[in-house]
Amino acid sequence: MGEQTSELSEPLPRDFFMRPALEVARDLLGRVVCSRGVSVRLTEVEAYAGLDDPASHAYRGPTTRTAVMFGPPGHLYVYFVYGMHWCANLVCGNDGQAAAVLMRAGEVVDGLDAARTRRPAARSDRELARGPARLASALAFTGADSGTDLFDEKGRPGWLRVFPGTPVPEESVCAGPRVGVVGAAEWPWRLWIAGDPTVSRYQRAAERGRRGRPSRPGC
DNA sequence: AGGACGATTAACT
DNA sequence: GTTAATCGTCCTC
Repeated sequence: MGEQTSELSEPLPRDFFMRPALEVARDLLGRVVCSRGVSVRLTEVEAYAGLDDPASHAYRGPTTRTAVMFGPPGHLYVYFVYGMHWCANLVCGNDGQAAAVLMRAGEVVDGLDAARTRRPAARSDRELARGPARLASALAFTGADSGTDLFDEKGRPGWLRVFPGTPVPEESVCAGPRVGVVGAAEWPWRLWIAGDPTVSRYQRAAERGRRGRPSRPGC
């Protein structure tokens, strides 16, 4: 279940991203992102609606940083945070809507050696892409990659690709509040795969503070 | 021109 | 569980 499996199929087309952020986020779980020799199976994502979403970087209109979000879907939006980390989104929705999905965590399914080199602090392989900045680091994303189009002018995939991977059944999808955001954090737009060991912590902390029992095992 | 803060992580108690 | 690290972005003088 590595690059071989991934590359037996075609990357997801641009149309895949031309839908509402939450829908794309749900459908991105279990997909495999390939960048610079490392493949990551997404296990946790977070949807941002764009202009209408108080938690989105795009909420207050376009800026130099967020310009790519306001462009067409199927592009990479990378931002710098806390003075030291990069995090990466996939732009989706309609052109000008500024919707995006933050890739929060995943399992490295190919290119382990490269990922380990890029993430020397990881104590185990499951920590290689466990968290948005860790995932971006494992895939070697930096600000220079922001604006990257997943497809060329003829619609052919480029160096950054998203493969179908393995579908995640509905009963394995968990949803909860978004992490680290101030506005509209109550929107349950963070989605993850139930019980997956590569899902970031914070999720666990949020669930701990939650009332009642989990609606699904592993959530 | 200046300051507050962030879609986090790693290291430590 | 707590906290330092660290600087681009954005908002306010």
